[in-house]
Amino acid sequence: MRIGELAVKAGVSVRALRYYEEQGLLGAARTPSGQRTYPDGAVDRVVLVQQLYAAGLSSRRILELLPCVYTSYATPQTLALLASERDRIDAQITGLAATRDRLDAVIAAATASVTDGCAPNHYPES
Amino acid sequence: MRIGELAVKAGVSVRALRYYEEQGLLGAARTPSGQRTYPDGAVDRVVLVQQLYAAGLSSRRILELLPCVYTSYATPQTLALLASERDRIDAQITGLAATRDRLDAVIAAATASVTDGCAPNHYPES
DNA sequence: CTAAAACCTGACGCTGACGTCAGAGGCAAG
DNA sequence: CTTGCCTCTGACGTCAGCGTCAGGTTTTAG
Repeated sequence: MRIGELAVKAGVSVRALRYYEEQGLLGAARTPSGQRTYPDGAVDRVVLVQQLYAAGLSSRRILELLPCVYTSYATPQTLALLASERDRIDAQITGLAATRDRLDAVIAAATASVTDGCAPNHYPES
Repeated sequence: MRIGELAVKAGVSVRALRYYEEQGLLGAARTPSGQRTYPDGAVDRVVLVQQLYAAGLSSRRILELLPCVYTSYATPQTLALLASERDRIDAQITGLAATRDRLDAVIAAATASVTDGCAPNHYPES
């Protein structure tokens, strides 16, 4: 598979894939002419990288954790890193849930004020 | 309250507070000599802003939503914005939970491989 | 064979939420 | 009065994850 196809299948840009390689996150074989070639498994790997990025991990951290995700083997240090990232994500979830609940309360209050007409509705009805 | 005290109480930097003012998120009265003065309520406001930043909202979006958080009144457009941000946060929570679960699985597998000695433990015991 | 599409390597641009430095003015304490 | 801390206004620096453009090669479709 070449880079364009991988980009489509993984839902990222070609530029992103080259960036991942630059960061050591995604290896690529090369054809004699220098074009990158990826195995099918690369799709899952890219998706995983995206998932970790979305969770707020940096390239460097992902680079440290990726091997042990695939080998299920980690040094105590890496294990500690894993646990710390897990806890961070957990805390982030808790915070986000609180924010969501707060927004829900605001939405409920604002909706009520609209339906009850207890606020001046000078906004356009169109 | 002056800016330094507010910064400490809200747990942010002085620079951040000036930035919030620049973005229109935080008003400030001025002493005749030009120093910013904040009421006690500013602490909560700053904390709220921080919470929204942490949820991935931009300054612009926060600026649009802050008034209706305090007035509990919103135009339909603003209400739609609120709902869309809420849903985005909800989706983010779902994704983060999946990532956390994946990390949990990795941690479990790696811990097992260590305790079972089923992997070469050539890492330093110190 | 040829034109279009895909790929290559640099390398600069972008964005947002601040950090940081410079130079100058205020403010309570001794 | 002056010492030392707080504050002020610019204004440039940072960092990460790419976007984008330039100029050239490779692969593919017809």
